[in-house]
Amino acid sequence: MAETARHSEPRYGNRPTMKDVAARAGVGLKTVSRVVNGESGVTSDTERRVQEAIEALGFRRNDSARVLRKGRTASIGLVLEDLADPFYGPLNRAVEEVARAHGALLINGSSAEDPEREQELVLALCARRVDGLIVIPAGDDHRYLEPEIAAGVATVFVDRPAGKIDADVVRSDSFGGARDGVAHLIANGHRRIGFIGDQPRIHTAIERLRGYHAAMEDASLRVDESWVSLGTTAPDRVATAVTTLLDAPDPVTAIFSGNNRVTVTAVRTLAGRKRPTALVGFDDIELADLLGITVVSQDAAALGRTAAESLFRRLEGAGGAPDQKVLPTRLIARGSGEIPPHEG
Amino acid sequence: MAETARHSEPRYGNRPTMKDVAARAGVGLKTVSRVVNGESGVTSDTERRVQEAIEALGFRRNDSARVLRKGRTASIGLVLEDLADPFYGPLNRAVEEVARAHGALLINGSSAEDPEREQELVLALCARRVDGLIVIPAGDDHRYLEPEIAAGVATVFVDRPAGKIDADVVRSDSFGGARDGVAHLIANGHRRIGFIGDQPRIHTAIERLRGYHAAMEDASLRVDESWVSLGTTAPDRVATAVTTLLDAPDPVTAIFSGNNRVTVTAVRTLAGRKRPTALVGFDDIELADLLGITVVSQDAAALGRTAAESLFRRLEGAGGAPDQKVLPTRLIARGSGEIPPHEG
DNA sequence: TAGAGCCTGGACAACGTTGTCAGGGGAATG
DNA sequence: CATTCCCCTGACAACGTTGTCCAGGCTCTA
Repeated sequence: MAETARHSEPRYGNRPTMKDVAARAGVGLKTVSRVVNGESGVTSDTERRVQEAIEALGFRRNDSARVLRKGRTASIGLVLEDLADPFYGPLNRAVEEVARAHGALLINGSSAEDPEREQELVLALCARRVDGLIVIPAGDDHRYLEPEIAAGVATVFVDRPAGKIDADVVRSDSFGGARDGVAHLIANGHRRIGFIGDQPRIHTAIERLRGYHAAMEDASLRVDESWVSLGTTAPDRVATAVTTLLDAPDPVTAIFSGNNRVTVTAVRTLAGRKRPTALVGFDDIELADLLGITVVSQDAAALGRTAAESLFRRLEGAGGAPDQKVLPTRLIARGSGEIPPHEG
Repeated sequence: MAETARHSEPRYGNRPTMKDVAARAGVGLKTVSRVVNGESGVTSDTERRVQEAIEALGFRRNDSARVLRKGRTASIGLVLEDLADPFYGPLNRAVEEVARAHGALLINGSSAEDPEREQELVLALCARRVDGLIVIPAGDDHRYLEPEIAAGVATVFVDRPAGKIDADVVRSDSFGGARDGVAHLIANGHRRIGFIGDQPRIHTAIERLRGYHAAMEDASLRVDESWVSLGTTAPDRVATAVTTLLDAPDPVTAIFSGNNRVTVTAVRTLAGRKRPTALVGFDDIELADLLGITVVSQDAAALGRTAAESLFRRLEGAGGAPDQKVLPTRLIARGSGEIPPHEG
């Protein structure tokens, strides 16, 4: 009593340790460890005694201590932009399944698109000594990760490449997808097409904008700079952007939206207007089939799965230069993208 | 060299430790600890030297060791049914925000509605010595948690109560919500109403079914047992159930669906039929406003927030008997629930 | 029956950190 | 100038586990 009274905190509510189990079973400490870890070299009789003691005491191995000793935590970190965004649900789940298959737990958190918060979260995960990291970058400078990567933390970036460091990336073909989507509108007769996308700080936003410009250029179409609205994801701003595009003196006849959140608001806004306007959105949305929304779909689950598999390959020792995997997108025509242009 | 060669694994890729920092800064180990933890009692000159050494070596505190010593991990576990289910996104996010406000990390995983997998996951989290657990139960027997709870792992169940143990619960008013939803259909003239819900093993499914029966009884309406379909969430089964209900000789004129996944499939199936059929669903769905789907909405984010706050209150020492919080639901009329009955 | 070899079990150190405590040096005071 | 006190610093043990190594007992063989 006196010897533990020195410590101020109660410590895990006084859980039994291997020492306690050993005492109760009348065996040595290491024998308990062997039983718990299923190692060989324990008589079945001894094993039974140990098991009984474990049962009786409600012992559960302390993985913190184990981790400290072994140097591997069997956990990986996932930093995404917003856990509540439906786009990341399947991605999250896919990563989890791969982690589970490798016996690892998943620690995750949202950066809320804030580079500072991303760094804070990533470093907290590194302090926990996660074996690996999957990061959907919010910031554009990841040099703060250099010491971590050097120290052996496997890192894979998803959706967007890392900033200012060379690392594995798994992403969708934003450029090609946007180009295809806009080309689809052009094929349906549109000549004046608006683009509403995310902040240009974000790599995917730039790529999609590039795709937009490429498609327009391929068709020798002029782009009026007033047609492009960037940094626009908040619902009110998207609504304003849509209205502005359509109420201009020489309005666009179609809109390409740069991500799922923009699409949702755009659909709502368009629904409130008299005349139907063509729309193609990047990212699929649940129930988009019923609403007839034409989208450029990216496979979020495949992104997560691919990234997690790359990560574990690295953890298993795969070397080689950082590689970049680009997954294809798929245009799904459902009606909104096939609406013909109306005369202004 | 010879003394470390005994160990087989490279150990965190040889990261610097406080000892290394101390040696480089020419100070004692404990002084480094003090600086890292921002404790008082260090000259600013000494602190600067230590900071420089930390910077130069790329030192990052090993939280595993810290956890072992301190007995608190500053992490909580969240076990939900499916990370990919859009219903859990906002819940997940809300829990994360509360955890973040308390300086804790979130470890999470999916039970996939499998009780065994739930237990496996929960116990893995306990082995990590998470400070607390938030569990959306898949199983109906949680006695396996008794030693953990006794050992001080704060536990809050969400969405459904724990099985065979007494613990804190935060859930929506499934009974009342379903009753209101069905009553709404009755108020719109329906007399024959179908119910499609989840497995009766799941508490919310039973409650919602009870609500359905209560509303029917309140209106003195007979319920034909063929109108009730349970254990039906897989898309093909839901589609079959809907079709069966509507193609019966004496068909129902309205359907109440027991959760978001059922609703989605039901909407799809109904969309493929000639005649519109009234529908009210439990759980809101993104874009349901545009589709005009009347729902009984529960606030997933509030569930998560409330649960996490209860958890941290317990962690901060709040005692008292386990309590049950029931959050209200809200009927949102959008059209599908106001379709009048058609004559069979 | 004695020796060799194998199998089981336990003592011990180490993982990297933090709590405790004691010592040393400087400033303030008589 | 001596003494007291306080502040800063560092040595040390402990957290609970696992890797290493050694001892003792057993079996098997010559």
